[in-house]
Amino acid sequence: MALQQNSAFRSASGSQCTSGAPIGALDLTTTHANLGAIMFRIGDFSKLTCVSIKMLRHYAERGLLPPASVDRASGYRYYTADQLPRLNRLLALRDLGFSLDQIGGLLDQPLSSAELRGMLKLRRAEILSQVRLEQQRLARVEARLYLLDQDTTAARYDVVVRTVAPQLMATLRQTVPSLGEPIAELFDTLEAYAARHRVRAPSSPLTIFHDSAYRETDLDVEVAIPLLDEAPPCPPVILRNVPGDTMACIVYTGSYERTADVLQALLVWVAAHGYAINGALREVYLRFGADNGEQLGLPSAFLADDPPLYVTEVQLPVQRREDHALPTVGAERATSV
Amino acid sequence: MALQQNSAFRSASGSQCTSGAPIGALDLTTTHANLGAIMFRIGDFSKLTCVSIKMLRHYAERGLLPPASVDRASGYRYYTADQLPRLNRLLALRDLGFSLDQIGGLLDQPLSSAELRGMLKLRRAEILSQVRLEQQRLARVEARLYLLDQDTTAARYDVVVRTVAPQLMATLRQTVPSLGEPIAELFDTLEAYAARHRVRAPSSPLTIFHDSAYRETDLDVEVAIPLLDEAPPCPPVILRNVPGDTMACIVYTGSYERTADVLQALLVWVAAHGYAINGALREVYLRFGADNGEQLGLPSAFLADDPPLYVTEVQLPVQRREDHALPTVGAERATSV
DNA sequence: ACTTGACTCTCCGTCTGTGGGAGGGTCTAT
DNA sequence: ATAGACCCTCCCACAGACGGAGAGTCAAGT
Repeated sequence: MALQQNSAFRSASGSQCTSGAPIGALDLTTTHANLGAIMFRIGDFSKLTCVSIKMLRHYAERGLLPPASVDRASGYRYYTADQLPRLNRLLALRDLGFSLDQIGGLLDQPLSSAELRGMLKLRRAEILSQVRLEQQRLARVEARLYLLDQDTTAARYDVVVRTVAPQLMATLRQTVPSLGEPIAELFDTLEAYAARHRVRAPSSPLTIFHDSAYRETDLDVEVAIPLLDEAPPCPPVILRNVPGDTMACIVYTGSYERTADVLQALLVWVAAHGYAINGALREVYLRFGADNGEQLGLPSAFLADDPPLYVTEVQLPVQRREDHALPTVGAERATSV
Repeated sequence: MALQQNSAFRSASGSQCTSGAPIGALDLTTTHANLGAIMFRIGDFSKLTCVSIKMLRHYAERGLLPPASVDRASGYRYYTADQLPRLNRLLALRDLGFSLDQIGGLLDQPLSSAELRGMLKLRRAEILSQVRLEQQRLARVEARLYLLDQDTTAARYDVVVRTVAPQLMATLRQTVPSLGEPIAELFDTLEAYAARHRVRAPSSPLTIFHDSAYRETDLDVEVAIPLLDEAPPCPPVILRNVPGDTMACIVYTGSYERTADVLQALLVWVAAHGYAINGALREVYLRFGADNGEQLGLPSAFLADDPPLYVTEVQLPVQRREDHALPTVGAERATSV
């Protein structure tokens, strides 16, 4: 049954794959003695379908599109035209974003439109949430570009939004004339208290600024150190569970003079990213000076000798604003707030 | 310099990672004799930053965040608080969707806002195009759901959109009273012509339906077979380069009675997916009956004995409609068209 | 029958970011 | 000394594509 092929059928095949069924030059001279019907070799089938040979083999391996026949001796895969509907179904499902495993399930079911409908609805939800995520990311990029264009100092800091866990703390709240020495004294009191009762947790002390607006004198501050356990109260020391919250955070290195700058950056960032302020500012001392730190048993990971080595994190509780407009996808340049 | 650690500093650490700087229970009892400053072990740093140990190691390996110090003997990584800004920058860039390689470039540059701006604009374009792709995919899912809900026959076929390459062909155009025998005769003429000149290309013959509306009698058809080369003209045979086009395709198995059904499905699909018809319908015979096929030297991959084994592809040239509304992302159920 | 050249086979690696697990050292408090 | 928490390195997995090496196959032409 071998065909006497006309020599003109030999091809000078171009390999651009914008071709569909009427391919210019398939090499169909293949005859295969073992088979009743003559079939496509993988290369021809690849050209016919615009699916790469690699992928056809991959789909065969996964059981998604087993060749109509495989030569036992040579391993050659042979395909027939009536595999095209199955392949097209595979491609259609792939275009909808299904994984190959899912496609496997859907291909082998008899049409079962109920199941397909379920999968499609699931798929729709997944795509939707992914689109939303990407749009939020797009909004962040836009915001960063905006801040960079404004040449604000904000662009020099990197803001991380984190959820901070609640923490039992010993605190002292007081209105102090200024930052600096008065606050250091409050911390000394707290550390002494915690050391006495051996309840100091090995993490950073912090200050909570209760003033709703920024000010440099007569500040309503609450200084706090984390505790491991309850301890006997000792007025004016307060024991309270400082609540956790979603915080926009900036970490900076150096002396505290930069705090105002950092706060400013944080405020600008928060505005540009569609957040609203949701609580009192905190200043966490990740590395700080404490003359008597070692006597008090503070882990020296938190201690530094010189102000330039201080490491401080400014945390601002935030909440997503509902009304923040996402940039329109169609807009060429959606400058966000 | 080793600290006498208070035993209360030993932790009963919870491992939930919603914690930020004021972590409940870091184990900071680590002392490290070789180092002037005491640092965080990787676990503590991980809890401090909410970045998994695996990732910290990964970033160290990639050179993105080398630990401040690595113990030569034990291999332990030690981090310091002043690495936090760098890590935060890394996290911020990661949140914008940059790859780790890109982040490596951006981290090591001194701020160079010009370059950052360029990268951000690139990133913006990438995200935008990805969002668009996902939205188109979403539209396809919606359309498929819609067709399924309508319980149209269209849902039983799988449509693939392909770009078909232009192809030199020999054709005969004629108004025939009906499909079937008259068309077969036209093909016989063409095949005989091509065989005579030995220019038959080994791919499928096809029919082009030039009527703009569907009809069953007096059809204006053009039958065509692909050629490898020019050949002497022989009226009424026409040699022409049949142009390529973007085609919506359905492949079906069985006799030609299903063609009308398939065409209907194609039309419905095209409408639901926001395409417009852009040319004449084609019917490609991927496997068909030809009594004299072998005498003519046709590759038998294209031949079948029985109509139920025929394989046919219906192709409809299409073009994206501009006015097709993408489903709104915000809408809970954006039923398309 | 042999050569030639196109075609195909299998096996392996690559990319990306994250995480799981095995098997074995390290550190600190008891 | 020992328990127990901690850390190390090395390997594997995911998903879906692609590239390449080295060897075998097929059909036409000599």
